Amino acid sequence: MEDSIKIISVVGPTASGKTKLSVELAKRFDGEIISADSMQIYQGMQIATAKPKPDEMCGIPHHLMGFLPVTQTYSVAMFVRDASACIKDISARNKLPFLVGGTGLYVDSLLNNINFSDECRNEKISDELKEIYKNKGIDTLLEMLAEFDPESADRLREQRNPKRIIRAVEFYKTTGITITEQNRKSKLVKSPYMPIKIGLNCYDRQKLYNRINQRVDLMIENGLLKEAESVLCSDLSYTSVKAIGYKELEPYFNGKKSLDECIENLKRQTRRYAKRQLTWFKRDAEIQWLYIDEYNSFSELLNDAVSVIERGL
RNA sequence: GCCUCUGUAGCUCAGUCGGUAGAGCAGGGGACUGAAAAUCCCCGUGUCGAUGGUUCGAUUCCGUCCGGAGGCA
Repeated sequence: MEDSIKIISVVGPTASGKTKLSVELAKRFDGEIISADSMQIYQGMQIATAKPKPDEMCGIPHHLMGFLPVTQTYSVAMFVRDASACIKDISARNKLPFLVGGTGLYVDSLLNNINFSDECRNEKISDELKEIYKNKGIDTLLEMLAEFDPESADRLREQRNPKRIIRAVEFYKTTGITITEQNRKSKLVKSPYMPIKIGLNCYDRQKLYNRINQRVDLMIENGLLKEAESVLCSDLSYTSVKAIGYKELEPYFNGKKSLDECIENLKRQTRRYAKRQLTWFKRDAEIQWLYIDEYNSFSELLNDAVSVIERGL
């Protein structure tokens, strides 16, 4: 516990104001920001990912943001590796690391020090399993899994989520150990971090949705269409294609749907995303929630966030 | 003014040969260990436009009225 590393995490759904809050907090506490966002990592995805502009960063260093070409894939494992290195570096310079972002899996994997073993992806096997899924269905995959890992087969049977089942089989076929065993092993090393977790939320869901809708309109005003045109014609990796904000506009560029329809869909996808983010973060009892619609001004919100941190430090 | 069609969930619409109703979308809840802005699971009561009549019983049939759409003069 003596040498555990203090780290502030700021999480919450998209459009809840994480960026602004974290920059102000970093100013007060002499911090640097590490983005925990699976899409802000990419170059050229500025507007759709709501990446802060240089003037919004107010001189606070932002790490893991816009460093990867959209042709490259990325993963939690790489994030944990990269973010750990950032934290080490920031702490060594006696600055306070702020982990800020909406990708719950990234945040939790890092803070819980999940250990991802090397050499465990095998796209060839994964593709073969996808074929089996397509041709023979999900039950065949579940039977395969049950042969060597009945525990995870039982766990995965109910939801019938093909992606997870394929991954579980792929993992075993690649490494010779079951995903159940790997998950157990991944948690053996105690986390070196002592996080203070701040979550942003909105009592009134509709208000959050209004913010999302408005922000999408603003993105369009700020040139999202132009950005989308250039992003859509690049050779996107299978991680970067998933970004919300470009694929939703494709039917407009193809002339298949009107711009308004596409924008409505983009808003809806973003709202759903926000809801999923909240579902993820809500189960973490350590998060201290601040409700943005409870404050009359940003400075009141900031003050509360500051005192949450002061109490924890 | 006359004729026809139409009024059912927040929206678009099914349906009930008379026994008070169900899909899609929207929305809500949940799961989550290498693609996570991903992937997946669960959730449908609403004066069936209003009002009279027929009937044991009407959202359903009939009359009238009020919305909406179209057609004819």
